[in-house]
Amino acid sequence: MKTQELLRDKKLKVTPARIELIELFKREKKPLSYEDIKDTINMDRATFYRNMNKFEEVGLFSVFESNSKIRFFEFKLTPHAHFICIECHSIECIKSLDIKLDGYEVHNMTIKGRCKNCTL
Amino acid sequence: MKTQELLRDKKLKVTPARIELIELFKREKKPLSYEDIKDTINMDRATFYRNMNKFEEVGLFSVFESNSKIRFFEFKLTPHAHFICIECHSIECIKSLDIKLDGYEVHNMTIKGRCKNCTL
DNA sequence: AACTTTAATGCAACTTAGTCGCATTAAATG
DNA sequence: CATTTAATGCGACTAAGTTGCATTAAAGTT
Ligand SMILES: [Mn+2]
Ligand SMILES: [Mn+2]
Ligand SMILES: [Zn+2]
Ligand SMILES: [Zn+2]
Repeated sequence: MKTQELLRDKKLKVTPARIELIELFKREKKPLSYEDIKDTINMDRATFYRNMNKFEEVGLFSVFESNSKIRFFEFKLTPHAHFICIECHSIECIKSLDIKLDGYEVHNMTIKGRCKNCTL
Repeated sequence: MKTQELLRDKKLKVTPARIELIELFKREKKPLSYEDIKDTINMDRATFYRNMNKFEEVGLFSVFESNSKIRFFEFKLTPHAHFICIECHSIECIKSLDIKLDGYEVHNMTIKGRCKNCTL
């Protein structure tokens, strides 16, 4: 779906900052933090966070916290889990798990542990 | 296992603060934040966090971040997932899921979404 | 039991991801 | 184009968690 439609659909104003963010995350296809992209984006920190919070609210993005209080954002295509390594701090998308919980509305899931490289 | 043994086993010094923390979390049997217990424990904030970090390192506790950067600690009996509601912010232990990932060492898991009460 | 080593504690200062207030600017609607 | 309403930038702020340092208390040793 086109970025502008996406925004109109959610009744959000179409602004350069929002287009920039959505296009960037559509391209990257992986979770990124503010720190990761602050030098490549063209907007204030507050604008970044305000927009990402809104994107999460309306369901365009999923958000999760890594080890140590850093927030990661990902454009929501197909819902899937994320594995966060406590050793090397890498984050992997885990598409093989399909989590269902009766009665609950599952938005996203994170698994913490040691990744393949770090479980020697 | 007795608290003192538990500590000796992990080669941690047996101190009043550590005993207090472990006994408290053994009793409560659920994830708690510093905020939750600061008024009932008898130690400095720094001591609390230093000990909890150590407890996680040695595998006595599992730790996860809720919505919004607050860290929750739980005495590790049987590993299980936690459901965090984005609406009412409640945290539920989900014992029915048993997550295995080949090659990975899974420590803990959090699921975000709407809980039974909040999915009207 | 005293002696020594090493790690734990309290306190205050610090760090830092994220938020907020406010004045300014720019979308949307007609 | 005029009006309304929401988004932006900026700086100040918040608060969870950390760190440095002097002090105290475990644990091991004589
Ligand atoms: Mn992913
Ligand atoms: Mn639990
Ligand atoms: Zn790893
Ligand atoms: Zn709920």
